[in-house]
Amino acid sequence: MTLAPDPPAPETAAEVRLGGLARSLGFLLRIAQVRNFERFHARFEGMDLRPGEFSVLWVIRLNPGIRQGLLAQTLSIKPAQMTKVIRRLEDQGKLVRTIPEGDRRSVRLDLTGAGRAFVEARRDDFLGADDYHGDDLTPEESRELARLLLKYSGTHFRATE
Amino acid sequence: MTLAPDPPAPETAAEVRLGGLARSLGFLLRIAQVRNFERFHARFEGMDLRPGEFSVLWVIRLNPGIRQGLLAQTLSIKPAQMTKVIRRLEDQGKLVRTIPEGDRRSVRLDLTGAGRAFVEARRDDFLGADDYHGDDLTPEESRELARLLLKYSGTHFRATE
DNA sequence: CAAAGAAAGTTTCTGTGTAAACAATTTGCC
DNA sequence: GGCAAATTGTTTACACAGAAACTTTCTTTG
Repeated sequence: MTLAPDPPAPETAAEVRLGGLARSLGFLLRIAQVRNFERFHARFEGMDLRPGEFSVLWVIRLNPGIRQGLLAQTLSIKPAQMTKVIRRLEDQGKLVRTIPEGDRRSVRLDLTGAGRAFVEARRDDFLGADDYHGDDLTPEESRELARLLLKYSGTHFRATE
Repeated sequence: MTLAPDPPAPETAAEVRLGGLARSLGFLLRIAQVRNFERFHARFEGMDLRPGEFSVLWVIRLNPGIRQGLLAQTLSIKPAQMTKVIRRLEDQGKLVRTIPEGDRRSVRLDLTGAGRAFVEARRDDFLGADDYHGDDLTPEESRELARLLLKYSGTHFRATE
């Protein structure tokens, strides 16, 4: 009895076998996010901006006075990390932290004028139809992808106004 | 003329407004990957296994003798990081590095018997139908999500045998 | 009202991942 | 053949993200 011979070692990307991995959602999510980061950096090269920062400013703008912990929970950012992000944005003068009288453990967040201007100036770059994605998806596919990602995440977000 | 009053600050997750962010693929990809990590850790709690390691072993098993750089390119892992992962797996006795005669800059990778057994033992946990995802997607939705993620990534993988 | 426990952030420590410089080898080209 | 340039992988330095312990404030309860 003879064993099946090994296939020849692949020499180019097109020859590599992935088997079931090519259908693994965990793997595909990672690949997709790597691509997204590449596009993000290509687009926002010079601007002093990190991936998470815009989201933070955006949500504060839409929810003035939100507590820091609720913001962290909403964006799936760990509290320890949120502390650093907020401190940095405060140092930049984009937001203000307020300790409310009612509960002096918590922190309320509001944008400054500069913060609002910053968000407004980059709004279309992030969220506009002509965004930085540069993918090949049709608008219908893009919506469907968003729907499936939400369902996969098992997260509910407030119906958008 | 009066300005529109600010909405009340949200106090619970259901009250937070996200606006267009809830449709941003970059944001949704991040959320989905965080959930995926949570499920991964919940499932592989005790086992000594990191997210990227199984994929590396799996691809070497399907492509014996693959060069390290081609493996890195395939999995979108940076060469510097790949060096660490490979060294660790070599120390664990799961794979062997070979410097070929033809090109002594490169490294060829093959699994040991222990490496093959390791992959075989965890294969179904990773790639089986009853995998660790625990999401609410139907099989059709899961396939469609995989298709859209691939298209979003703009990556071609070899047709799976 | 005092003490115990819970809640909200912060700080510290550790690991993972990326980027940039480096060493070794091979290829291309006079 | 020999030097310049490109390729392959490694090392080093650093930024980012997570876990756990800590501080302060609030709530509960005997």
